[in-house]
Amino acid sequence: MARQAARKAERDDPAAAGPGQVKLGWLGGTVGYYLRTAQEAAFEAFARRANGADARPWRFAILALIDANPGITQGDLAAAIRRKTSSLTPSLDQLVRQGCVIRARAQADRRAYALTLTAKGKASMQALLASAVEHERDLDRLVGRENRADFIRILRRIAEGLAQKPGRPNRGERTE
Amino acid sequence: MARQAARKAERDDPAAAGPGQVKLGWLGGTVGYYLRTAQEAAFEAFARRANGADARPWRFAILALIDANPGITQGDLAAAIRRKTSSLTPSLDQLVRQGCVIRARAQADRRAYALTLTAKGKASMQALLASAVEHERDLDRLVGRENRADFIRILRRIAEGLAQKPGRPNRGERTE
DNA sequence: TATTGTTATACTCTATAACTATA
DNA sequence: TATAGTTATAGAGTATAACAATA
Repeated sequence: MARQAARKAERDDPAAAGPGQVKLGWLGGTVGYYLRTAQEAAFEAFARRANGADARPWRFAILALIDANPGITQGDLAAAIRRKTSSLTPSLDQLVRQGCVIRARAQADRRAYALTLTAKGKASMQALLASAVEHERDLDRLVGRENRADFIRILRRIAEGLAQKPGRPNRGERTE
Repeated sequence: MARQAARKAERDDPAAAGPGQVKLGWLGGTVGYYLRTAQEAAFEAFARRANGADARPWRFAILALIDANPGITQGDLAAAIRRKTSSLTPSLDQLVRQGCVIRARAQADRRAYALTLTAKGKASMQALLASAVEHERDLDRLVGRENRADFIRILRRIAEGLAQKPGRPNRGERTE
């Protein structure tokens, strides 16, 4: 019975063990499939880790990026996490409402907002950072210390190499 | 003007170049951040590649998995892509409606469905496979042939190592 | 005219819970 | 009672388009 319950959980819970007996076929030799499953697993693991702190998807990244770039505009912040500004607005609204972020008109361009963290925002970031550090330690253990730098380098190459090139062709650089 | 438009596109389009001048700070040394951005870039690149074929998120994986495991049940299929069966139902409904997949009651357990591909389903899979092969070639180029096997191995370790262990503690690690 | 950001709106994906049919 | 799968429903997260304010 406990046995059966465990089997059910293993089958039914998508966060569970994984494919098991299922043959992955061509997919199993693929970077794409594992890139996705690894990312999802890592993402969920971080959310579990940060349980208690509010760990919504990009919250930590947003706080960390504002911290690293005080006065950053919403457009630049959106670009850094590859989202539209309109997608960012609700998250920032929440952060402002919570007193974590200050939205001040940029002096140079009064259409733009300059974002900065409040003390509370820094504290919230620190709390998430603690989870993130542990999470990275987990990842390190799995990646292997000696592979870490190479692994990150490859991920960066993928992110940059496959990014949608807006309009312009792929490397000849002539902007037509 | 073309210049300004390009700058706007680069700022506004989340699929564009990337952070640019933005300092990533701690995030920039992190596996997590690049794992996510790389996965998203790869995912979007595949969708672009398969443009024309219906490349909705897991469609190719679903078809490929049914092909590799004829008669697979919906529960096992859901587990392989780490989703709930209820999340899979709409996709399968569509595939059945399109005449790509046959849902037949399993003889062993008449509650379950045994899934198989029709000729049309195989054809649809082949079309997506062509895009997937090209896509993997792109990834190979970025990953580097000599790194590919290690890279996949690491991704697998992450996916398996960080998967939610249902109930039971983490392999002897005290749950504190 | 172009650009920054907001608002309104819609869409996709996923999960939870209640349910049916079978075991 | 337990399990396979469906249905109804709700909630994230994101995008597009129209808009206001500023450049």
